Amino acid sequence: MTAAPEPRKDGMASEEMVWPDELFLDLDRNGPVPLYFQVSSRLEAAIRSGAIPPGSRLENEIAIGQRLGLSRPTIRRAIQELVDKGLLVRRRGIGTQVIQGQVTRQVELTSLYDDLRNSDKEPSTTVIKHAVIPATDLVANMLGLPAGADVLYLRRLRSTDDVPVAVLENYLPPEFADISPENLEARGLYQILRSRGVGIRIAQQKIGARRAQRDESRLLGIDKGGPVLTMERVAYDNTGRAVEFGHHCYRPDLYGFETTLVAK
Amino acid sequence: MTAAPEPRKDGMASEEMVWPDELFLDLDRNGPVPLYFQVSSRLEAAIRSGAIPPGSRLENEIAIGQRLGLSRPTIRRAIQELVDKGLLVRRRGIGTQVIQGQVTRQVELTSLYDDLRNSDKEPSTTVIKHAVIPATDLVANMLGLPAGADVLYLRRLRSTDDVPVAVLENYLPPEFADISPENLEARGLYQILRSRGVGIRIAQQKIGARRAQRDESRLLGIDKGGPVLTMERVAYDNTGRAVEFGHHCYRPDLYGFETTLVAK
DNA sequence: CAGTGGTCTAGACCACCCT
DNA sequence: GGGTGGTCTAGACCACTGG
Repeated sequence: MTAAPEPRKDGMASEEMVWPDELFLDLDRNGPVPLYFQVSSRLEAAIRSGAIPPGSRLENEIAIGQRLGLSRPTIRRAIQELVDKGLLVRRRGIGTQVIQGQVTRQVELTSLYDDLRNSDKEPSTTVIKHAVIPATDLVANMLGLPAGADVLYLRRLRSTDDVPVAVLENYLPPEFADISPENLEARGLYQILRSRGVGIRIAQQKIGARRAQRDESRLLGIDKGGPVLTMERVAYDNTGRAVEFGHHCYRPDLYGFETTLVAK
Repeated sequence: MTAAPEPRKDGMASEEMVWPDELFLDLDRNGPVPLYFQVSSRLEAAIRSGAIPPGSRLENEIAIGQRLGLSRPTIRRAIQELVDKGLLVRRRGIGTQVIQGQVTRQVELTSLYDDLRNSDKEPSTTVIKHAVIPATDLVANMLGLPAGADVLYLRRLRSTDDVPVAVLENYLPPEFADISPENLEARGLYQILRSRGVGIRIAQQKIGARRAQRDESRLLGIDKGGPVLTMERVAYDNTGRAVEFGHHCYRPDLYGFETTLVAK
């Protein structure tokens, strides 16, 4: 780390046009990685490391293209990726600037398991219940199955470093009934689905809060009737077919949801 | 409404290629609205109305372009908009399909005030506190101001149809100290900022839960120590300067957060 | 005025999927 | 092999911003 990129106190954007000397000279034109992605990921790394400081302006798109030997649309797409991530801001007639203020990670479409792994925790799972049951009307509707159809019901306790963090309840179509409890204790659910060729592409979530119910307070080690953070999710695969419905509750002192919103 | 677009029970995607007869013949090439946006919004309306049923396949991009007299990149961008919204799914070598399963609204970068207005409620606001105070270290850090700098502190109670929904606490840079309580009771905060030429472009949010504190339970009309849903937000303007920091708590039985996540 | 991003075009080649 | 989306190019015109 060099000098800390402290925010300016005068409200003006700094306009130095800094470019980390030739950090973009190893583009692979033949490999499978798209050029716009190679550019955007190198650019993102330079911003997150502070090599391109907050508030600084980028060169215009054509100039960057000439510098890298790429066309303007390719550069434009690379920049757009970072605008969507909230790292850059574009203004017509002005230029492109690095955002001021600390940058954080985006909430991606990942499972809790992956979230925890990525934050240096060691997640573990206990399968509390694993059974094929007839779907309630709610579950059947969410999964697009006929009422009363068989579904796989899972109830799991997710912990990090042996501290319980969440109670996870899931419902899956019956074709997944052969997913074993042992498998579920070793890997995340989305990881298992992916290895079976089922890629999750879209999910709809609702986040809320309520009192801990029934045995949730005991499982999570919190006060009886204490607050829990809840998340309900329906996940769809490539074809838009509903693959998983779940409602989960989290210990609010150990887990929360972070998002970056970018206005269109 | 025609026949209800009920989900298929056999797990196969329907592949009829339906096109609402010539719904795209009134493109305005000279107006200020981009062509890709005209296409995507008409397409979105057709999908949400059921005119293009769930699971149906679209024509390929070039054919659509010829039909509308537009180039492939323009069509591609229109389709991409709807993919990002979670309405369409694209697969290489296969085609583009309408998602199966009910579609809901996206969480946009809007204020609670706008959210409530859009859902047919009548929001009202009571300003509980309106004062210029020295910033705590946390607030100064979030807003990028020197420690102890003056900030405008707001505490508001937001209700719909006279039922309290949320307690909102905000901190703004001192240049906004002239925003009057009367103004705040008539309009949303983001609306006021916009009318002063301050457009919010990026916000970072953290969502969590905890027990109601102090007088929050009284203000919200819930049990003492009952659960509340919390949201903390830092909002940045065009230039990436922090414009607003707030932490809010919501009655969990009256409000929640919905999101659609799309994997990249 | 010159410079910037926003949009649009008309091609091209490739990787992937199905049959 | 034929069709699809994924990527890339080399131009063009426009709207907006600043001095």
